Amino acid sequence: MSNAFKALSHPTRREILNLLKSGPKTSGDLTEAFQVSWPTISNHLNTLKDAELVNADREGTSIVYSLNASVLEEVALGLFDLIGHAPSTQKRGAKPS
Amino acid sequence: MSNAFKALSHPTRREILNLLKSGPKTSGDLTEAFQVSWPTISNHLNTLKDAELVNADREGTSIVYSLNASVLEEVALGLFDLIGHAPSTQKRGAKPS
DNA sequence: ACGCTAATTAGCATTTTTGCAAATTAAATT
DNA sequence: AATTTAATTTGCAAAAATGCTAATTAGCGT
Repeated sequence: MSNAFKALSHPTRREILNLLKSGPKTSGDLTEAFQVSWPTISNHLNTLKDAELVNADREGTSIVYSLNASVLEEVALGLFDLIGHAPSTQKRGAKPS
Repeated sequence: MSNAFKALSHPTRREILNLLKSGPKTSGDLTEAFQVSWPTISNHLNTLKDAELVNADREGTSIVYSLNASVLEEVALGLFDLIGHAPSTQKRGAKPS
């Protein structure tokens, strides 16, 4: 979790997360949305994966990337904690244990 | 707001924010908590100030740094937006308009 | 096994960030 | 005005991040 902020610090990586908001995508799909090379996007995806901000799942010949909501939520909650008012201790959408 | 994540990407800067959680502090106070030089802390504070994550107020011979809750909250809400469920549209503690 | 498509990894140059020591500024006090 | 305390700014070297091209890996269908 500790490099989540480092992963979030690059505009392209934040934009990737925004694009994944509308659903899982391959690195090829994502590359089309940017003016940088495919390997560069691949590296950014790797950084996001290391930070566990996205999941990577192979589907046949493709690798599909999707948001990892739980880590994103942890990071957001950490920021709320800093200012002393987390939105809610109970995570929305969490299954009751 | 766009370089807030960049500012948050360094561990020392995040720790500074954590220390400011317990109240405003001077760069001298903060320097004691780290193994780096005073100028280095001063630079980190400057980065945090540029990102508007902290406020800097001179009080006589000292400059007192404090958290800027509103920008921290914006950043946290931006992350929640990414995963499709902001904690609450109504900010806690906000005066009714 | 071969080629094709999808994608990553390697190697490298460029840029940015980090962090120090030394110099400088600012306010308060003598 | 000189001194002291608090802190920043400057200049520079070392480390890390970025992004490219070229090379490589992985799965799938001949």
